[in-house]
Amino acid sequence: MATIGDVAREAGVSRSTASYALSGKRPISEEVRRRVLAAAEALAYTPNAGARALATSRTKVLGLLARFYTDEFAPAMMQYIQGVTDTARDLGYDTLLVTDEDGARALRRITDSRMVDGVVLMNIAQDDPRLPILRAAPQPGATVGLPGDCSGIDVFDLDFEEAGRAMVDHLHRLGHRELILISQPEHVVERGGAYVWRLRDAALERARQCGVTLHTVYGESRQPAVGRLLHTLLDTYPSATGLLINNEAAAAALPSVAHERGLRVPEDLSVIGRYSAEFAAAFSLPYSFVESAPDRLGSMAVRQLVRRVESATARREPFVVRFISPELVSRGSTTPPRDPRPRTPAR
Amino acid sequence: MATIGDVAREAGVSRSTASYALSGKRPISEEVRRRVLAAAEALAYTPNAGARALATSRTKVLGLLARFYTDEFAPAMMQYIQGVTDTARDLGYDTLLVTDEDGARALRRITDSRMVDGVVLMNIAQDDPRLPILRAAPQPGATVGLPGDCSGIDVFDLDFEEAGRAMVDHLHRLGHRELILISQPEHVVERGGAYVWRLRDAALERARQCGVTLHTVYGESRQPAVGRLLHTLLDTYPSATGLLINNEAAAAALPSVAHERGLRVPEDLSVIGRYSAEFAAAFSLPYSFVESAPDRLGSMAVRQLVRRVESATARREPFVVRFISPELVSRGSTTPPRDPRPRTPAR
DNA sequence: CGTCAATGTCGAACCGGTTCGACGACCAAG
DNA sequence: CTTGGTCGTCGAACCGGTTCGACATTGACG
Repeated sequence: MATIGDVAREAGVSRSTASYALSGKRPISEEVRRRVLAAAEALAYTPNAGARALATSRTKVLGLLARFYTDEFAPAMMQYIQGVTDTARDLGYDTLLVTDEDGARALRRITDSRMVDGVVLMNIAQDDPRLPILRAAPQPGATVGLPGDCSGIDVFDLDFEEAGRAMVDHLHRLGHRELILISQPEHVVERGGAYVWRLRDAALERARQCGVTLHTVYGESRQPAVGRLLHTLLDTYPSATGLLINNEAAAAALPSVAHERGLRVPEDLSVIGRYSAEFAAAFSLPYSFVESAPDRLGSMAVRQLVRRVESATARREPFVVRFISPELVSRGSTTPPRDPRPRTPAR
Repeated sequence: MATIGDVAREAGVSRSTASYALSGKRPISEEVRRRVLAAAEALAYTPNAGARALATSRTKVLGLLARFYTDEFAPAMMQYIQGVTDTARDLGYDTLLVTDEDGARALRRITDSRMVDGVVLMNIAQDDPRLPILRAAPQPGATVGLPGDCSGIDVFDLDFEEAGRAMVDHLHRLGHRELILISQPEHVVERGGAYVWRLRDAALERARQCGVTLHTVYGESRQPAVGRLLHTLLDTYPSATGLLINNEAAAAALPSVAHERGLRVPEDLSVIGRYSAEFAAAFSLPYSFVESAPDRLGSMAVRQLVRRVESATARREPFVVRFISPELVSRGSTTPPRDPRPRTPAR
């Protein structure tokens, strides 16, 4: 494999001149530049990543810490990952995917050894053990997901509170007065998945404000449990006219459950989900939904990270906590309830 | 950040002694070893990955080239990836996930720059443009998936031919004489996804041998197209008594299609799928299936790769093409056909 | 007691880049 | 004809590890 020394010799110049000719960091005569480029081309020269990393303290690699939990739907995860890898590549970075069970130790390993220039954390927990390590690390970090303590990192997430309110508002405006919210499984919450209760609590609060009854329940993540749960819910709250779904597996299971019950959407039940357009397409979900934009979030996190990596001034900017506003995509799965109760003014 | 020089000074020894004390590659007195380890501990010393890579020509990183095609089901992909990352970590390696559209160029980049010690290729095409590059690369490579030309690499795949035969045999033995096989979408084939026709052609051949009629058709990868297709198929071949599914999306869609038609499995239709147990669990698919073992395949590829990376003798061993035998997992979705035609001896 | 081998440590070189400071050549201005 | 600045190039040092060869010390053995 050709080194820069080989290129220099081939071009008849010194190693430093070859380096400058290739990087353009100092003026080099047209003639010499040509010779160096030709030599590099001829020898198929590619700089050694380790050597360059050693010399520049830059690896052009970003770490991506993610876990594939079976109770958080896999296809959704893929989209976050793709958002990160695609954007990283656009900006000239490769992605080190780390899925260790012990995320804190893995994070320490890749940051201490200087394998990466920055780190994106996913599957953020309310009290995430990786965050203290990330704050102490010399590399900048960003998260997709909102932790309890956002200091020292850039945070990107869907505005789940607003999503919860938007769902309730939408159905309230149509005249619904009794709704059901099905969330992620309880152990997602136990693991610290704050987005579950952020959406739920905001929805409850808004429901209270507008005099809407909102039944909330933890869901399941798998068939057939989640299908059974849907049946049970619909049996338990027969007067509920709207269903809010913050649980991909439940959304995916609903069509067949509705079919089994002879339940028409939206005539008998209005439905709003919270998932991505890509997910909706894969499962052909015919429901209006709040877009969760996983690819956009991953992309935003990487862009900010790279800004901080590449610019000393950007590195000193205050940390951001950025929420993307939930966009309600209408697919016609909501309508005024069949037998609307008289509109009572809120409160 | 502490370097090995800092550790050496703290321990009052030379850099080389510190290095040997930490690596154990030369005998070091107990006393000195203790001092060095204590110093390393006190300074939270972690070797710089770039420097180590430069000195040893080893990065302890494996490349994983994968693409997330929307027409090959995402959850299945995740399992391959997890098989790779988990096994790599067990063996002391990190994983560089590369999802570039131009896989050949990406592969050249990571191998030429010596970012990785070895490479696992996924989404293998019959005539895969990445393979010539991999063969020319100084690092060993393995694939999950069978390319047309296996020279110079280690290949791991499910025995799709045997899977096709096993499916046909199983139903033939039960007395079925007319079957339908639904494959992946046609553009998976156009992209060079050989596993599609490997399973199909072997199934056709075996069906011919035992006098079974086998209707084959390319599937769709998404709802609702795939659901419509299933309806059409069942309408078109009303006398078919068995359904073979080599298409995750079709398998996932079948329960609701069956429900819509009032079709009972296995009483009215025997069904065998080809997917992973994990996939079956996520979608609660009640069908017997041929296990595709994505995690095992990823794991095997990595193990072989690491063997070659770490041992000069292993590197000289002949390349392997290893198929894992399809295991038929029974879930009771097959039974003799309702109105069995008289058993005609094969041929 | 002298020789030899084993043991433990050190200095120096090397891996392959980048970058700083110096220097010669050239040209314009004083 | 100097002086000064710019341009283009080079040598050397450095990044942070690993590893080779040399050397001093020690103990065993003839």
